[in-house]
Amino acid sequence: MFVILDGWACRYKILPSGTRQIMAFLMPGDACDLHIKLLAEMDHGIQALTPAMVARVSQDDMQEIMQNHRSIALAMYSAQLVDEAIMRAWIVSMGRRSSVERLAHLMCELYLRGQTIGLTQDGELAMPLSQIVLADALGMTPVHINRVLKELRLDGTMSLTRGSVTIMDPQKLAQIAGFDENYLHRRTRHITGMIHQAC
Amino acid sequence: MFVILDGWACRYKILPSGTRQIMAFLMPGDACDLHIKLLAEMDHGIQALTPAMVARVSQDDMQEIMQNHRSIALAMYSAQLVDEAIMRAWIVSMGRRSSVERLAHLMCELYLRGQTIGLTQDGELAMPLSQIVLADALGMTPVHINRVLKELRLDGTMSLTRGSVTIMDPQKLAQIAGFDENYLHRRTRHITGMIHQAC
DNA sequence: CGGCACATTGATACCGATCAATCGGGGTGG
DNA sequence: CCACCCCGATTGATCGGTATCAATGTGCCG
Repeated sequence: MFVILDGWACRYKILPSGTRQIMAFLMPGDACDLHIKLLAEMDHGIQALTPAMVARVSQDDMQEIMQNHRSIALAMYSAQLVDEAIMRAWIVSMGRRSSVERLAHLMCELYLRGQTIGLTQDGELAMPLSQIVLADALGMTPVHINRVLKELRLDGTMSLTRGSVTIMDPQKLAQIAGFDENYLHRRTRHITGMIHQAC
Repeated sequence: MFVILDGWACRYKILPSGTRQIMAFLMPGDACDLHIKLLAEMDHGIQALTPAMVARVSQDDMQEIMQNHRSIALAMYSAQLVDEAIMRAWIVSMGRRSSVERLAHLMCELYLRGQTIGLTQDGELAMPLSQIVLADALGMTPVHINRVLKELRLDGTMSLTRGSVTIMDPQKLAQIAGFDENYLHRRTRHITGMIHQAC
């Protein structure tokens, strides 16, 4: 089992046509492949999106931890449940939200996740994702991502630059996205951020 | 925790606009809400799509089972992993597949899942889903679902009637969908069905 | 300085949504 | 028992959002 200590990664799948779909973003603190040993083989790939530092936990250690450290085990189970909730939110986005709404929703998600691990400052999130990567995550073309970003920038909602996003109007962003942070089940309520207030 | 014994259900979410997105289908044998007690509140709804019979397992019993019956616990964990893999496949479908491919892929998934629990016979799956429900699962409109179904029926791939689907050309269906059954991690390989062979 | 990857913008095509109307079947009330 | 009604299925016409194709700009790194 792996834990990301620094940097970003993603789960993805390449289709026969050559297009890529990203199914999840992994940020520092996220774990991959809990219980994966139960399954015969991996049905998708994991790829670093930046230079990354990763901790590896052996199966034996993992087994020992899950059996003898109840609180850690519970934490990992709930992290897993949150990951699932995030996937469900992605399905909702891809199925029923327009491109602007989808992008806004993803930014809300990443901003809040980034906030709980200290990647944000004054409405700015350190997010090293290219427009191409965003396109592959949202099921759109890079060209269209660019146009949507321009739209959001011009109406003063948010702006993306190489390496970071700045949320100019969190309330408007959350409203565009129809964002309800409930599904992230954040326990660290003492960190009260801008979007949090906006909701 | 609940287990579906008979009938179909789904996980879904309703958006502010009133549209519904279905995020998963639950068939006999599927369990919901493993570990759900860890989270404060549910972020989505579960709804029966047919009259259904459901078994309820109390938290105490569940705790006892997970601690003292290792093989059952492992089975539940891998079922959970398969559910996650299915969600990832849905994300790929919604992001990168056309409407025909999406529908074909869902039918492949449901056919194989139905096959392992004995819902199929001679290329026919007992599937009590209306076109409206399919539309809400695939992020399309009922009207368009209808047109896609017509297309698949006319070219001799599959045909849907009230209550069941008939796969006329499994190989073609799998090819349209770009279907790779690997992600379902089916262990019951002794049941070798038509699609299975086609892949 | 040259090359390469990403970002940006414009023109056009097409898939699927939307609006609208009709049909069909099963359940219900008179 | 029949008429009505309502929901789902079907089909047609049109609209709009996003993809596609193409070209240019821009910044970084070798």
